[in-house]
Amino acid sequence: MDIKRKDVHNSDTPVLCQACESRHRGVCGALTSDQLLQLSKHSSRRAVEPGTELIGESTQIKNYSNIISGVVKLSKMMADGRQQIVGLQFAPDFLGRPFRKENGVSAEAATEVKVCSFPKNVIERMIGEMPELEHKLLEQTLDELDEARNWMLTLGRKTAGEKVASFLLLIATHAFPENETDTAEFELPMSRMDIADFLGLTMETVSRQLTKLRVDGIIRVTNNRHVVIPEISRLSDRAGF
Amino acid sequence: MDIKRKDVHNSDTPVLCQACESRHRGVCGALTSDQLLQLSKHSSRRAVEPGTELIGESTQIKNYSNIISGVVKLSKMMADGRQQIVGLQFAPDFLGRPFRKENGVSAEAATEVKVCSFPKNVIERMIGEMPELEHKLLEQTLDELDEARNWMLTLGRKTAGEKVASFLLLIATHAFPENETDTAEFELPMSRMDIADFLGLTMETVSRQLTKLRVDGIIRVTNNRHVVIPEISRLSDRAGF
DNA sequence: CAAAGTCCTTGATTCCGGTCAATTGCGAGA
DNA sequence: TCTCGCAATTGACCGGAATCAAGGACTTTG
Repeated sequence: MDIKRKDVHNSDTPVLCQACESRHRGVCGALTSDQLLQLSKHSSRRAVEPGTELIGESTQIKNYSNIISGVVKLSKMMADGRQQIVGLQFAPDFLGRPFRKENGVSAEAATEVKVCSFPKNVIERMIGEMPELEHKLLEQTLDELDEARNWMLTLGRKTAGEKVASFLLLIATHAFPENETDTAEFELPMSRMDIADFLGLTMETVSRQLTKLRVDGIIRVTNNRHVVIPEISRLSDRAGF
Repeated sequence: MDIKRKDVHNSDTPVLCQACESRHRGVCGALTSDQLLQLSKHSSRRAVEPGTELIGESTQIKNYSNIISGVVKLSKMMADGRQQIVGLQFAPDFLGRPFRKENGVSAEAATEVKVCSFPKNVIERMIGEMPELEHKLLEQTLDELDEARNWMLTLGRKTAGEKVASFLLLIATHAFPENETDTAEFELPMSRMDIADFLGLTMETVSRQLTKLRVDGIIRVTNNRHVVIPEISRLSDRAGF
């Protein structure tokens, strides 16, 4: 790579943004170089450890973020501690609930996560001024809604075995969207407990269903986290499609 | 009422739109009288019976609609017939998935429903030209996403009793958003089977849980559909809050 | 290398909600 | 008024996932 340091006063792409996926597939793709430069003056990048809370369920929103890398889990909790993960976000998703005081969900880093954050008011002003930015946001929100509804079918109507298979499929397709083969191999971004909270199951049931998939030769697991799927189509059958 | 017929060439509010809720709380509120007039030339109103399919899960989208009155259920179905209702829409919600060939959900009238429909291409052109319209859509989509995530918590983590109580609360608050008292009274917009499909339960379980709420004095039911809730706060306790 | 801690797996048992089946209740229509 | 038909309720039983409880596999720490 040969990234040159640019003069901060010209209108080329800011250094920070040059290698950033958000500029291509994410919301920043709606911005011109000038706008990107303006925004980047207010933005700050940081990397956080797994388990770090990025947003509290009922804390005030002070800033929005783009996910640069890693996986973020969105969850809701009941008063007695029961928890449900209501979504996973990957790069280059936009993180935060626009036009609201509160988020309604908490966001926690599932893996190591790099984010690029902007103050709430800067973003909201730019949204008002730039229709393309709002359009990108609408498209992402519609996609998230589609996913949420797909997951509602999984939560409400699938068996434990189908749920676990569906989860593995979700990770396989989301983490590597461009994979065209019938095999997949990846690291699970979350613990058994997290998976259970995502699927509306207990840790024990998740473990048992993974074992079942393993003894049936649908998946291979090493180090608890590394998963190999020789034939995605066979896993897909198990997911209820 | 004393609605005067307006000359179709001036720029006052079209007759069709004058009493329509979408002009106030819905997406049409983003439009000027001129734009409303332009759109109303392409729009058509109709009333449909309960059970009518408004949108097929994988049929092509030809037009979008505003719900004028009634309740529409959005659902997804698995190959073997298992069904999950993934959302309910009330007036003045916008119906249809923008920017996609297919919907991904089917929409069916739960009650008698009046809708106002527009051709797909007209709406999509107007969205491109009018940021306020896109903004309204974004706001509605964000609200639907919030609701979907709330429902995921219900589906994944609540007991049958809590689910049924949550459903009654949802109807009580949605059908009459402005109700400030601690009592409510309404007609259920759907059958026991539909409620079961919404809650990820069976018809029998829904029935049993309703009976339990009834004998505990939390609700009163007449004619299977008419429900009275003397103290919403007591129902709320049963819903797990 | 032992000790401790974390995460995961496995086993035994329980219980909530599903399944299957019978019955009731109610509105429509002759 | 009687019957037909559909929707809802109720009951008996069963099964899948939760719960309770050990036990194993790694990693970290002294």
